[in-house]
Amino acid sequence: MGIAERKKREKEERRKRILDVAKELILDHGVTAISMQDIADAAEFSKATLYLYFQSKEAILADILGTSADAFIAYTEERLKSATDGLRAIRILWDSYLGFFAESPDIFIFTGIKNYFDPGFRPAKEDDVGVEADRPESKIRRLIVRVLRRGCEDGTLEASIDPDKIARIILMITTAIIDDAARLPREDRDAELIRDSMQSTFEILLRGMAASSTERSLLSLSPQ
Amino acid sequence: MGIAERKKREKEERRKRILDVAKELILDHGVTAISMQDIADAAEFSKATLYLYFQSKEAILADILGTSADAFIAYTEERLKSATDGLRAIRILWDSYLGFFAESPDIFIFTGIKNYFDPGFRPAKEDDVGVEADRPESKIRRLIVRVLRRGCEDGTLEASIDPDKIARIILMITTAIIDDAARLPREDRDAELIRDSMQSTFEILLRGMAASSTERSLLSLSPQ
Amino acid sequence: MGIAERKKREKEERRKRILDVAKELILDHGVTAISMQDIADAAEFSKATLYLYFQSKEAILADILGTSADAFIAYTEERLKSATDGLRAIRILWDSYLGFFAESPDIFIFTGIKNYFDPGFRPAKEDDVGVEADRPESKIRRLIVRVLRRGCEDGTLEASIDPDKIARIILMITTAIIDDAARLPREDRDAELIRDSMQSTFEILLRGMAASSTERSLLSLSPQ
Amino acid sequence: MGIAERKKREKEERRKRILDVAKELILDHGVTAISMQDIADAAEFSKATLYLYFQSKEAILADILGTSADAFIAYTEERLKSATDGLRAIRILWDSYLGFFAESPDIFIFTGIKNYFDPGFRPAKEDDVGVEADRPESKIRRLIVRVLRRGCEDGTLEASIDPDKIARIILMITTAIIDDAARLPREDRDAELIRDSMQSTFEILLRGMAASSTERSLLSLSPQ
DNA sequence: TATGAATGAGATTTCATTCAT
DNA sequence: CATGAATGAAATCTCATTCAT
Repeated sequence: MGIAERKKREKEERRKRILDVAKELILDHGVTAISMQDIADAAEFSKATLYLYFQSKEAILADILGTSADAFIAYTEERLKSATDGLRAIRILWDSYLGFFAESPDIFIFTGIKNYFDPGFRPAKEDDVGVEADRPESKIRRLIVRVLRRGCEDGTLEASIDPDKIARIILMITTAIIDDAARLPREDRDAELIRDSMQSTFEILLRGMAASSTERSLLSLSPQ
Repeated sequence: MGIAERKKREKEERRKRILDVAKELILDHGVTAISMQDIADAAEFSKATLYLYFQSKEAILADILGTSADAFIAYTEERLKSATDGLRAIRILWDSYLGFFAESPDIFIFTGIKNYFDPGFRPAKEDDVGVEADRPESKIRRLIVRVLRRGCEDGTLEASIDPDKIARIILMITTAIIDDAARLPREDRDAELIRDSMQSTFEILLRGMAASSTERSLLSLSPQ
Repeated sequence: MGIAERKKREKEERRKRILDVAKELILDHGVTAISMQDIADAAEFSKATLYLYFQSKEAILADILGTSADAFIAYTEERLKSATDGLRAIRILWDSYLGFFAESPDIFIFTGIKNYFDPGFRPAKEDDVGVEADRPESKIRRLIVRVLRRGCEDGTLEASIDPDKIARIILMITTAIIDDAARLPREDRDAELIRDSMQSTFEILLRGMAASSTERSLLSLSPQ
Repeated sequence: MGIAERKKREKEERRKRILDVAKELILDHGVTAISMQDIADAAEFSKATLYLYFQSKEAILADILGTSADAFIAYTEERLKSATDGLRAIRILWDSYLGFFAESPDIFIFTGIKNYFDPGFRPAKEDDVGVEADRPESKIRRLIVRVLRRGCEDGTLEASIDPDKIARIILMITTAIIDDAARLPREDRDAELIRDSMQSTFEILLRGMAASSTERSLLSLSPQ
């Protein structure tokens, strides 16, 4: 079945090519500015061909969104293995944001697409990005819930914290930070500045959530 | 002349009618979903008539945005008069967000329109919403800077806080909170839930920014 | 009846004011670029008021066109009185073009409006600018016919010339010269250059139409 | 591959179809009267399809203008090869106008479109019809300059003639002749009459520009 | 599998003209 | 006499999506 194998592989490659050029285009021009034509041109396919690989423009974006989120989750899960308590887990979460951002600019895509999908409620076509539970944000949110829960349980976080509620908030804020940066044209994005802004925010949140007994040194994030 | 007066008043009323229906439509369907046709239909005017009152679609949105922001600023400034120190000023700021939100759902419009104007970098037409300094967000940001500066000076806030930097972050976060709620279809917005979510966020931020000497009771916001 | 008189006079003055500002606007921005709104603004009337004095936009333009033409005709007729033969009459005609142009830039309006009315045939609303015989161009053409006929009769022009046919051609050419200059924005019109170009053209035409016996000195036009 | 060939050819044919119906419509109703909708209807395409073949309405007009001019230039250049001196070259130029007009009524389109592009000064978008040097009129003007220069050099034209200046004038006049005819509704255009009018004009110009020594028989154009 | 071709539906904006007051 | 207000009709252009080949 070598032939079928190869065909499948090649198909997958073409699919990926589409996703890659789309990602690149979004990173360069922003999600609202690109059309199927643009993607087709960049991928060196015809517009019609795009529809052989994806059902719609939204499907392409949803895929990119999901892939980015999964990558971030995998990256973070890996690092979380070394966490010894809940507070340290949160620090690792922050570190992961900073680190992932440093290593992969993909993250900028995240909010752009999310905003595109959800630009303020619209006549919701229920299945847009898939069911609630599978939505990229949900996956990330569940990761954050786990981290918070751990902190609440081992007492390293403020007792008053409700993991579910706060996880939503954290997701919202981190998304906003990225969104904020992502609104700049690519060439204007100053990695150092963004990192700095992220870190300041995370430190405030860290201090705001840590149990009051927490040792001071654990309340600031080291410059990477 | 009473007659000229009346004409002027009526004209103002029609202008307001346009703004009101536009606001209502945005609140119901989101900013991207509405067209000049929609506004015209709802206002029971012809499309052409809209252009008698506003130069362009963007002008309508900008007006709504600016008005909302100004109302919020006025509301907050008034309340800030009673602040006795920087920390209490911040608490009043949070209270103002909560109170303004409770009194006027207009606030949901804010981010929707802001995102519309600034949907991720684009070839910026410099004068879109007016010059930097006059932009609604800028005005609010300057208000926040003032509050923070006061707290830094009187020692009620963490020494490490940089008012300008943190003001940006706060604006970003508060905007995100509203944005987050605004993304829900109108009928799904549960005022209580949103309020609760806002308050939790503000409390984390408050704790994160307050000087460590701060008395515990000042670190939580009273349910309104 | 002093009152009625005065009213009539005032009405006439307002009418003239409209024509004057319209003329000025056309001279500045070109006929296609101006709207009833522009005229109304400049005249400090409302758009509706314009319709009290003129039936339509076209009526305003037609009036301007007619007035300009009449002024030119009067100017030329006056000077033609001193012509001693047909050839000299033509020279005076040319001189009049040059002189009228020098004295009154109104002439630039002529073709702009004519082109507006007649931008290449359209579903002709027969009465647009009035009946054939009263049309400004017709009046000018008849003047030219008279001049040519005189030249043909006294033998100072080529015998082969058919006054009616050639009058049409001359009108066409002179119109074209003006049109050509009128296409430039007002501030770019170099009176000297235009005059020069007009003169060169007229000299060719003069030489082309004069009887071959004509004395050389009569074949060039003196620089004014 | 024959298949690619065919596709290309068909595409070219459809493009031509659009140009042809546009030309036809312009010839029938004048350039200002037609809209993209009209062209689409006549070509039996949707409006959107037109934009697959041309970037804008202006692009369609520019193409027609350019093609017409190029055809005229080619036609004239070919015939100019047989010119033995400058005066005869000019006669050939006149003949070409007459002949081209007789063979192809397309020429009527020329001025209509030119006026559309240049309807009395406006804020010139520099690249409207292409750069100065490439503009259809410029090409024709350069052709005329060449012809005149030859006549000046071999003494068959009046010594006083300045080729550049006079070329502009000639272009202006010839354009005016065509323009004049083109303003008539198509069905009123009497080819014989127009030809006659053209010829009379050219004869005057010829006599006006020829050196005085020129033999009389060279000063009239034979009826074709 | 790939694509060239086509399109429906919609967006914003402009302007001469009318009419009640 | 003057006008504020309103509008119908049009114009250009864009884009995701479909379908026959």
